[in-house]
Amino acid sequence: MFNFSKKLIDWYLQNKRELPWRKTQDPYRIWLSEIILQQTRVEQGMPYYFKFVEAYPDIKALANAPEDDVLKLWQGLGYYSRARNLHATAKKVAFDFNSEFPNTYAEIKKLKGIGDYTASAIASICFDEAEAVVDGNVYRVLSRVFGIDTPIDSTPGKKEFKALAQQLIDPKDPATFNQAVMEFGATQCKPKNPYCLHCPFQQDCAAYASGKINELPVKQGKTKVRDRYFNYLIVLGPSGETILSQRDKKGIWRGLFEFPLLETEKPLKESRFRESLKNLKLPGVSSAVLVDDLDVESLVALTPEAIIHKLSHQKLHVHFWLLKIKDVSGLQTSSFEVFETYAVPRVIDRFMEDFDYKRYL
DNA sequence: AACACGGGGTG
DNA sequence: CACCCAGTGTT
Repeated sequence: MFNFSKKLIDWYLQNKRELPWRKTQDPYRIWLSEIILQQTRVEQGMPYYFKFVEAYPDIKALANAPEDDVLKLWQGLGYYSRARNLHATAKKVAFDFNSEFPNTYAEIKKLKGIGDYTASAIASICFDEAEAVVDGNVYRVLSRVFGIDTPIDSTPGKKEFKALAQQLIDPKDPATFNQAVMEFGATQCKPKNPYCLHCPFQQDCAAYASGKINELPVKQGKTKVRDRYFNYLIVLGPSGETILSQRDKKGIWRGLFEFPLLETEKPLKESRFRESLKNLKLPGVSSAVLVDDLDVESLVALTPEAIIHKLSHQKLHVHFWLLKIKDVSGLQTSSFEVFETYAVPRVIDRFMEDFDYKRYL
């Protein structure tokens, strides 16, 4: 058997990118970077890493921030439970552990938002613990080089790849080994058009030998996408007041803010919109208020064509409506200026970029 | 074991 | 359009 670890680390030392979190072993910064990079490309996550380090230089600063501020800084990055768990774990470490980040794989993995991958990354990079990381890159590299076609999203597959990585890891330098596999997968052994022609493993690679580079890794999962129809109602009072709500319970965008939402099973014809509003409840000061009870001045369709917003497993058809009313008494309103300081879904943020409520006053 | 959870890049 | 990205938590 060829020396996988040595070849890999040699390649890494020659080809690695300079990344901001590669200059430190500070657990706070490594942890922060790893959470940001979950299911997120380096280029997409980088600006957020800089924003967070600047706003919250240490874990105490993060722990003492209001959750809404953390969400606002996370806005646009997606998978918002990462931000909520990040904040919860910062409080845990700051207040329960006296700001001392746990220093073993087992203890790190107990923290919210940290699974096998992230615990391994932090333990190896910060504390030199020989725990192998297995992320999408590792699956791809190992499945190809060793010709493994066990589905990576199956339980046996996860066990098999973790065991193999654990067997391959260099116990003398686990941090470099782990980062090397991932870097190799990200920039050399890419999903499409990998650079096989000048690959250090060309002579060793099972998939290259059998012409199965494009068949590996094997994934069985099939994510089905469902259609949803969102109608956002921008209620506008005489002085520029509007109504907001914060998403809670389960589902997408938990914790983010939005306008009152009417969701329907099927696309809603514009001609039928007014009557379908009858049962929509708006947050009132004492109790909920029905749209039907308001003194409506006008109703404007702001988006004749639905805005299509795609998530990994949902396709949203989004319309925005403007409902001008003459009297906001009894309603819970806030200003658009305040709204700007809250975290909102990307689709709303994008809409607000070229929507000026003052035009409608 | 299967599914939910965002948003953006790539071919 | 399908697939993927320095995955985790819930059911």
